[in-house]
Amino acid sequence: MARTPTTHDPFNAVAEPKRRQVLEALGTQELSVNEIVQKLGWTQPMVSKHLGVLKQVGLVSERRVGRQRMYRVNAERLRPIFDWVTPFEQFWNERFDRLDQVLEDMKKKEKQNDIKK
Amino acid sequence: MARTPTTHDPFNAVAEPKRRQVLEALGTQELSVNEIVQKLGWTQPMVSKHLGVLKQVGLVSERRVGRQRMYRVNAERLRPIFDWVTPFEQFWNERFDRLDQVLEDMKKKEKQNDIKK
DNA sequence: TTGACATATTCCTATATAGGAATATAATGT
DNA sequence: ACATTATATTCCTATATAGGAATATGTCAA
Repeated sequence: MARTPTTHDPFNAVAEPKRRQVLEALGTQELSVNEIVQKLGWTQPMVSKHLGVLKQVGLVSERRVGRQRMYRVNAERLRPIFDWVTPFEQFWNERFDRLDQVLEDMKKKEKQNDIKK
Repeated sequence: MARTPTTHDPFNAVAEPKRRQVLEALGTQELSVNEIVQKLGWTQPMVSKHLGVLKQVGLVSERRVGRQRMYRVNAERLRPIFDWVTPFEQFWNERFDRLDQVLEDMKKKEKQNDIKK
């Protein structure tokens, strides 16, 4: 069996770094293909292909204006990724909490040393 | 050119749904391969292979205890994903803010109607 | 040493890319 | 109708899978 297709879900679509760059380039704006081409400095077919994948997964929406196609991010489709990864944030935050604890303990000991002196 | 290797970064490693399941199965616990096998109901080689990829990317750590190998999640390695996707949260939150605004406006108008009646 | 247990690795194959080059489609203005 | 602009699609190829089956490696216990 082969790998899960890139068009299967946001996780796979976004695994490709260039596809993440496209989403970053778009941000909150609505951009035409050519604007993205200029912004990223890639070939036009390359941009169009990546947009095609992103569109299939629903990560971007397209609006036709004359001969241009305006693309914008469909951020809600990133939510599954956000929701999946967020619980793990707790893990490294816990470490920070412990670190804070350690730092506070150090301060207390310093004060005690000061008193002793 | 082919697709970015699954072992290249956390994004690609986690694109595979089964690999996410392994991380979920582990959670905060430290589990042996067999415990994961039982928990997920997969074949042992399948679990070992996915663990192998996760280990290469640094998403899990391994500790040898007798003939067992205890695996645990290395959550910090998920941070790039968290950091990348989090800014986009703002997008759907903004929408909620707007929705809240709309809902408040509706309430105000309802009150005005009540007064008129 | 031998057997049993725990885990990793190898071999196999169908499949899906990503990128480059060339070309097709579509809309506009004249 | 035609040239031009904007974008999508097709054709090509090297490459990396994921899963199944079989097997190898490593460790303990008697």
